[in-house]
Amino acid sequence: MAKKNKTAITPTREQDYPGWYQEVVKASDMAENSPVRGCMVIKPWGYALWENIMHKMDGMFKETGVKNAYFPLFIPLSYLEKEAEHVEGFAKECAVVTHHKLEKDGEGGLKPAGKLSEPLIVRPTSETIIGESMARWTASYRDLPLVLNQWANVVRWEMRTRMFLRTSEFLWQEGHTAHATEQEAKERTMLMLDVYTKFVEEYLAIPVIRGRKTASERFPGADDTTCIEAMMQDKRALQVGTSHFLGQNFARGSDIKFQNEEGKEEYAWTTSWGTSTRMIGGMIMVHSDDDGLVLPPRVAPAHVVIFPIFKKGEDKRTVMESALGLKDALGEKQFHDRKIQVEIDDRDIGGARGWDWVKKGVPVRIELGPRDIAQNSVFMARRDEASNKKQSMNREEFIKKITDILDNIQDNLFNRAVNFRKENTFEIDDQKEFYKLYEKSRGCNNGAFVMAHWCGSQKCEEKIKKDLSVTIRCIPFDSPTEEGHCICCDNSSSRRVVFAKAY
RNA sequence: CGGGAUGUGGCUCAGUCUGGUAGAGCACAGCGUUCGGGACGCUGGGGCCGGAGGUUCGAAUCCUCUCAUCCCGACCA
Repeated sequence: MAKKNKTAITPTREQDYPGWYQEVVKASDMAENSPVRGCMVIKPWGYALWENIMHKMDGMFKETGVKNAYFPLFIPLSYLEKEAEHVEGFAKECAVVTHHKLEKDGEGGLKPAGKLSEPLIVRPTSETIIGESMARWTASYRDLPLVLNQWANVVRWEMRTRMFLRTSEFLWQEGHTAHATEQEAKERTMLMLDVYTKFVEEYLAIPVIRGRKTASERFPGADDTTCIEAMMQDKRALQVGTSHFLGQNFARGSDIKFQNEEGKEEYAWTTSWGTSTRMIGGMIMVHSDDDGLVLPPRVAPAHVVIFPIFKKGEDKRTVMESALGLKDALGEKQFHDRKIQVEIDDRDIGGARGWDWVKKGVPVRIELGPRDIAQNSVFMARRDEASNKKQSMNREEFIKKITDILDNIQDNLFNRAVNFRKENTFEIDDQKEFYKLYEKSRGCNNGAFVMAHWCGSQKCEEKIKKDLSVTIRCIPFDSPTEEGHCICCDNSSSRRVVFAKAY
């Protein structure tokens, strides 16, 4: 039979970007929707990816002196009230636990019973409960800094959810630190943003813009929120990670005090920083194509998949032996932090087998049949190239070059993303042009990143958001000082900021 | 919380208007032929039609209530 579709994924990105995204997640076997509204089941292929992310990031954190700990899932309601802006930001999306048991309702079902004297909320983030511990642990400047992190799940009762990008429950890491000086806390905020930048660019192959959030986009309760922002293939922005300088706001709320060297009591300076499974959503939207997921080799759950090919029964043993031998030889090789990971798929399902792994995004696919074995070669396809482009390679040469090939794929994905962003980032100074660009955007085309001048007033920011659903993603650290006029009100401005539609 | 829609096998849906033995495609299992770009044939397993009540000799189909989900809006680090 002729192939039914030109692409493995329908709809394509061009036809229906959100639909494409959902299909890629499903077709790659990473995750699926669960019976619980807004929550997802992360399947082994998706979770292995998360494990790789966790493992690498955790190591990078620890190199900077971070210690892991674990704090409760439940937070007393009164804790949330300790920081005024914090309440404001999270109250609308909290799951609340009000009872501690169930009893028979007399109609064959169960009903909640045992009302709690104080309701508990399921953590939407842990500043307040960790602050409570920090307050008890901190008596002297000698107890500082506290540099903690936890890998956990959090719940934010979202109205509208999309797998990995926004779910009611999600997995993340949240770092929380307390310092004796403002300077040190600010340095930690930037240090962690550096770690995030390095991880996201080098491992997920996603180029990011580093910058500062405007007051209205700041974390509730923070003095300063820094972030890394990336462009998706529909030209919308996704915040991939954030790091907050919390000043003394939470220290006051949670009473984190210490005696300084002069014996005087002071409030500590705190930070918090986080990345979540949302990064996976970003990785999908940056690299994947109309044939499905494309995994950057440095985080891929498997680097290579081997398809043994045999027609007759007697071929099977030789081919399988050869495939296992190849797997072992590759498995000896070191690719950065890990050994090369190889899957062998010997399912007898014809051509569908190859497409399965294209959709799963494995960087390198190898077809290995009697012909290749006779010539001591392998037939290789790369996921970053057209799916029908395959090349025969000498087997030993392939083994020797596999790490180079994987590095090359990794670089290629990153460079491609950099170029895409470059092609879709514009400096605009004319308001009409700015409006025209975003007004005509729809579907896969959500405009662009626009570097434009902004006077700094919240009014202008709000007007643009209201008119165009376009927000200031960040004030980039590296944007040079230059004279210009606000894209909205024409008042003078000294630097450009990044405008985009956001996820 | 407003507006609109939909609940039938694992998935996508037909059947409902006009009540009469629960269907198709895909997926799954077995056998055979295939196999280096999404194979084909035959056979087979699987559903008290979201739930409760009502009308009727008879309800997936008509009526009432209820639950759930999806879309649009509002909301959203």
